[in-house]
Amino acid sequence: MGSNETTQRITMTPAARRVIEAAERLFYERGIHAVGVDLIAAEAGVTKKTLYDRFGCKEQIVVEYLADRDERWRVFLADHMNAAGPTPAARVLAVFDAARAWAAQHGHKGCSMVNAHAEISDPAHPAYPIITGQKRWMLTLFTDLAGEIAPEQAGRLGRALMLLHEGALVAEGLSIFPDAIGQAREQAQAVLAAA
Amino acid sequence: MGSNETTQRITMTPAARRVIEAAERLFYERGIHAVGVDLIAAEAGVTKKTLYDRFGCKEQIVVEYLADRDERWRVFLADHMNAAGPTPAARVLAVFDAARAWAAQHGHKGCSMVNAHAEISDPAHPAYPIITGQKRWMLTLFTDLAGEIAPEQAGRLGRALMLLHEGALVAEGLSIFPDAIGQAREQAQAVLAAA
DNA sequence: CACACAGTATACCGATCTGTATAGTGAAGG
DNA sequence: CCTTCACTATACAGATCGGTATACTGTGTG
Repeated sequence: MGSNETTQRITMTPAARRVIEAAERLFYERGIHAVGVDLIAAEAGVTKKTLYDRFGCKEQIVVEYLADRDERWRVFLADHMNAAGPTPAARVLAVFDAARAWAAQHGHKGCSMVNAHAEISDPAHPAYPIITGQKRWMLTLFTDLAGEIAPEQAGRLGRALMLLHEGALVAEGLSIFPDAIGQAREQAQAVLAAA
Repeated sequence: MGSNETTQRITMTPAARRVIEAAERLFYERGIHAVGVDLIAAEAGVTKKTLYDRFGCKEQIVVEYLADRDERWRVFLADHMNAAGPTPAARVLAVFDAARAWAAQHGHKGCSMVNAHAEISDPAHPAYPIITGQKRWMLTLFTDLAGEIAPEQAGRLGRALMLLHEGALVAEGLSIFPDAIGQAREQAQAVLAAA
């Protein structure tokens, strides 16, 4: 649950966890191609031998990095939505609140999926379905919530919320204006009120 | 006009132009760090000596790549906006039409500025002001147009249009749903109508 | 006890990376 | 005529890349 079923995963030993944690920090901050496996191993306090015993290749570290982020984001989001109660409008706004809290915790460099996509050209890359899978999942989430508010406009409303959300992550990452996610939340509220 | 004034530019000889053209294609498709200067030189039909005589270092190629894209986008956008006439609402919609036409011409991998930002960690990087400069310029454009429609809401409307626009580029790049830019255009129309 | 297994430490491989050096060509311009 | 300059061709340097090899340690379990 959370990660794509067709994606191959690895055994999560303690050393493997430290590798993922180091990779998440480094990949997100500096980019995937800019970070070498030697650095990841050093930052994780793990030898390259161990790293390759667990992951096999760098590509797999990227896969685990994205799958782990995706998984943690969905748990994080579920917590925020549950705390917001059953009202669909409140749950929509909770998504934006979750995004803001997530950015505060994990850094303001935009969406790791979008950033990874910028560096991955091949659609056959094993990380590809994780990236597109998360985005499609988010669209479904928005569309389902929109359907509880205005069933006959679910598609249009869901896509509008998705556009605002993605735009907010980019604007927040590039610091185009202050509190971009909060601004998007306001706009989402207006869109729902109009429907 | 178009590019940042503080950014250092190079002499555009024919060989330099071919380098930029090759770099634009390769950087956008595969990412900046994934593309080496040897490949750029080969694709441009230029020796590495010439490449380094013109640009000095790879970083400068990145700068010219982004500055050139920015410049060409602004011209492209100006053409579309002028063709749309003087009505501010029509000019706003023309931005989305221009974005759609641009994507059709240049490929659907999202915004090159956003993608470049994913690979550039250091804010002191010479390409940084080009990236943020373009986004701030776009926000000003939207805000100014919004000011002609509803002066007292210019800020909020401008930011809303910006969010929709950035979201559209991401959604288009990741193919989350068909014609994301067109959907954003519709949403922009609704936002303007409500104001 | 023996064995599997997660781990350390270190050295190495071939490829590729950014960037430089050397030598020479062809054309424009005072 | 001779300098300047944009360019080709090729070879190379030093670093770093992803990935492998060898040898060993500690620990828990059948």
